[in-house]
Amino acid sequence: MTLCPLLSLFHICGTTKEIRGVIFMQVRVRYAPSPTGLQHIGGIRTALFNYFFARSQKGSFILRIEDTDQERYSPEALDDLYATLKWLGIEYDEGPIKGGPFGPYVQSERFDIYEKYAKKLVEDGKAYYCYCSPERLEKVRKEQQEAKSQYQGYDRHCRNLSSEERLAYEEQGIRPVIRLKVPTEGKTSFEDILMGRITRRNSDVSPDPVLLKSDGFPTYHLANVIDDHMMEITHIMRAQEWIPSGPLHILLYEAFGWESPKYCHLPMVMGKDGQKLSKRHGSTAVAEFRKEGYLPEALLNYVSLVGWSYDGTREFFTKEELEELFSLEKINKAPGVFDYKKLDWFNGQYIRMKSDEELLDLLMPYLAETGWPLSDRGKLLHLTAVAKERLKVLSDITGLARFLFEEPAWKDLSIFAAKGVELPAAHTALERAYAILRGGLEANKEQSMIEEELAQSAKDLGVKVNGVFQPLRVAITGSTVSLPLFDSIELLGFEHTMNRIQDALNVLKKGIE
RNA sequence: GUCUCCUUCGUCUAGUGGUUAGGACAACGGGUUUUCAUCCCGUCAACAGGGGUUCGAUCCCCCUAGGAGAUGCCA
Repeated sequence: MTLCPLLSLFHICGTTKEIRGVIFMQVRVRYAPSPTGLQHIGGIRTALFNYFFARSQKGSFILRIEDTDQERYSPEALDDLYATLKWLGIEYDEGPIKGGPFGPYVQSERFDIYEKYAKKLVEDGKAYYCYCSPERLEKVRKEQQEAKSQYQGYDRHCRNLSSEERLAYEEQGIRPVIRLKVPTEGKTSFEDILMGRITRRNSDVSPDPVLLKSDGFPTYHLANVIDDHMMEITHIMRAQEWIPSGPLHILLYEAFGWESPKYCHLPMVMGKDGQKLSKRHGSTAVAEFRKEGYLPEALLNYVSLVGWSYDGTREFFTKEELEELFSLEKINKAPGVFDYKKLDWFNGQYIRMKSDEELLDLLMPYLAETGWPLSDRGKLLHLTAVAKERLKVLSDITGLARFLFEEPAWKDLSIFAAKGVELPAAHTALERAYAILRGGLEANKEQSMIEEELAQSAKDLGVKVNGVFQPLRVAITGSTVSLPLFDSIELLGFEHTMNRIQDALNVLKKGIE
């Protein structure tokens, strides 16, 4: 553990630590993703809450890989997980690669453990072998649905097999699964830190769920219970979609004779339509946000505010502040909608907090991607300074800087003309502006002087100020929306600017004829 | 279908048995500005509904409605 130097002052033993003779429970929480896809907003929010809770309690944050689904496993997902945690700055105290006293932290490396425990449950009469084929299961499910049966789920076909029947199946070479013998009577409940007491009739608990699959891998239910127990996890913080299996897990802890951790089911993260956040709502993978140019501090800050608040007023928090201020009591019960616009706003705020130097470094990868020549750092810093307050995401920089590296196309000539100005008048205005600009810049006049002259020319031509500035802007940047005009000129360079206006003049003239 | 959970502005949320129900984003309007953006100012906007309890309920209780989730050899 990295915290050792400090904590070794106190005796750490298992889940307690002693401070001046008093034993405290050492908080141990975990984030246990399944490497089947890219890390998404919902998952990372769970990771964050666990991490912040651990830090705020001076406890441990454990990472565990739940790779028990052989079908859906993907190594890229695992790479993405590590990259994402690193990008966000979430460090775990125990986990894969790093190790720890309760390893291994990858479930596929704990294979034997699950089988051992599952078999023990069978021996104790708390679980049983099931030989039903997936086809039969599917058929049963279909029939239940069609009959609109009140009872949905496994029909407990193999629950009370005689030893002869079992033998017969074994002889057919069927590899059985192990199912939990869920009691049909009584009820099971557990205490949730947020929800309070949650109770379910045993008859409503998933009927005899699979614990050990036929390939020998455990299901989530089994693996999660065994590992949380063995790793001495004290609090399970996971999304509310797990609430229905809470009683089932309790039943498992009871079957093993173990004490269950405390539960805290986190509100879910929804899309605009109130459904579970998914791809159709927009980007959901952290990797996508990263690629688009969201800053880790902005994403972390915003995501922390979905389902949690500090005092309802303050909303800017650094990671370090959240590590201290986070508290379970302020978590909301109701699901929260992920607001992309608010994230954009946060990101813009964080971008503006950066120094020009810092920001340019962040911008470089996006600029480099375009293949533009980027040797002049001084110029790029100038660009950064004027672009800064116009960026929502880092990738916006390419649009803003395009005029520097690519000649405008001026496909739509009408944009040369400001509102209420005819195209020929715009041409005249541009000609005049060209002369003023050239004269002014060659004579090294103050910018404000040149501006004044341009404004005066507008008056002379009987148009509004913009009647002159707009064609100029379009000529230089190719767009009615651009960085400030004189910064654009400076960035582009005098000669280049003059040439470009000339080109624009020619194009415009041709267009009018 | 069954079970479980949830319900304050469009969104994230604060809040209390007596408040003009607060903040932020968004939207809209205005100001600054050569455009856009930034920044500043302002406007709109909520206690799901119905019963109780109470002198008084957004807050406590019950019901209804709506929403979500679960119901897999996925997690």
